[in-house]
Amino acid sequence: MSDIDSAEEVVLDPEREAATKAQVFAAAERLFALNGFQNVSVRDITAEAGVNLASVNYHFGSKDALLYEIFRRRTAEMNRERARMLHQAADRHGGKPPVRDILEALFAPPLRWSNPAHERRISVQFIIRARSEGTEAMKETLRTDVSHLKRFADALIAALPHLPREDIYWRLHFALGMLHNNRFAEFDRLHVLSDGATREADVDGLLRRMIDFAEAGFLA
Amino acid sequence: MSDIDSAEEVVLDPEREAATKAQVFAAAERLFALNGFQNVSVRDITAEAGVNLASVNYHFGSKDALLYEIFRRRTAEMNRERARMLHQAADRHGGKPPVRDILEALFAPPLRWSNPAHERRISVQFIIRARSEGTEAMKETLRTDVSHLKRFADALIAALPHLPREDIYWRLHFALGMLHNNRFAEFDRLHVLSDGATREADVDGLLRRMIDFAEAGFLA
DNA sequence: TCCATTCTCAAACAACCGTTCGAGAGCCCC
DNA sequence: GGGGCTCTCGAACGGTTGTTTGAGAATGGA
Repeated sequence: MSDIDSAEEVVLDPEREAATKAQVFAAAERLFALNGFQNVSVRDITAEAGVNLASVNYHFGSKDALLYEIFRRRTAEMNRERARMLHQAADRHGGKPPVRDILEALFAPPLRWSNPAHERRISVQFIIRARSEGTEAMKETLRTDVSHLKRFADALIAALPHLPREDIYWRLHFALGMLHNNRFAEFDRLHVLSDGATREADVDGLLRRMIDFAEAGFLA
Repeated sequence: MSDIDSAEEVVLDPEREAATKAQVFAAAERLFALNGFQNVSVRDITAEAGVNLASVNYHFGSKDALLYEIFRRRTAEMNRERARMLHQAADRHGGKPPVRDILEALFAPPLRWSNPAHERRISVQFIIRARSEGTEAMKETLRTDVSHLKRFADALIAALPHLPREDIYWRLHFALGMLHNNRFAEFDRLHVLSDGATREADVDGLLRRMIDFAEAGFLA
């Protein structure tokens, strides 16, 4: 093939085979995060990615399998980052971090990644959507794969030895509720409610507010 | 038409005209609450209600209009009950109820209605779903119609005069997050996490736990 | 009794969905 | 240079979706 032809139309380079799959993955994550799972068709994804319609089924098997692969990869990354911060907090405090540091390890990764300037902003939106709109397979995973949450529950039990375990689990549930409710629509409501007095959410300020509230709840 | 024929097949009584609309409404609410908004077709609804397929469009205009009417009626009922409890709390405390009573007025109606024995259990599930899976029209309503929340914000401002209003709004946002996260799937996760040690949720115990946690957060 | 209104019903419509198929292009290795 | 493998592409398939249509039954008032 001559140079002239290759200049007119993109030819397949060695990376292209993997490139198509990666482009489908990225386009799907972006569209799902923005418009919801049910409102995005396979045709939307392939059009956005600039690839053929059959690519989704060829590379991922099915639309649901593609959704699940995005979900699994992104939640794994999030859990890894949380575990890393919890581990660092344990190192700082001789293996027994206080409630405040545990909550920071739980809240900070999703909040920091939600920053408009952060590249993983889309991934956080995707994960949030998966919690409510996800396939039954996703919800089943969220329901039964709690090993990563167990680390946080154990750390809280060590930090609050006087508190019954049942209380710890419930309060962890409440803290996660505070976090998962942070959608964009809810921020708008807050803005309307305060007649515009509430600033646009800077994530570090929000993180501090959430930790303050949840810490008091755990120490009650 | 003879008596024999009318015994074989149900004839139209005077109430029947309204009955069809009510049956569609009830069947739609039940199916949407159980299976999600996108996973229920008009055919599912009319089959469950035992009416003709065209009934939905005839009585409600469209599927989305039916959804929105259920949403509007149920949220209005919920808001009314919350306002009633807040009003009662104000009467008990000379017009200035403490944080604890305000939180109870906010949490108790949806929690009590979630009780398996309560007839409005389905309605609560529907409302919860509307918050995440709802039409854009529903979310717009949730976003802009905050008049009912303003009553609670004002009561909290009166109860916590030393706290900046911006903090009040944020902490109200957190408290609502705790509440809205109470889905059935999340309860399952809690159960798995605690190795079955956590009892089945009795709503009064859960209500007390939530108020304890949120009250401490507000008083922090 | 007759007309107008309201409602039900079976059938069809057009659009969109996820998935599959067969042909063919490009590539590597023998 | 030829066979095998991977991947892309346009086209089509079967199914489901929300909505519309036109005819007919039942009802209430004149």
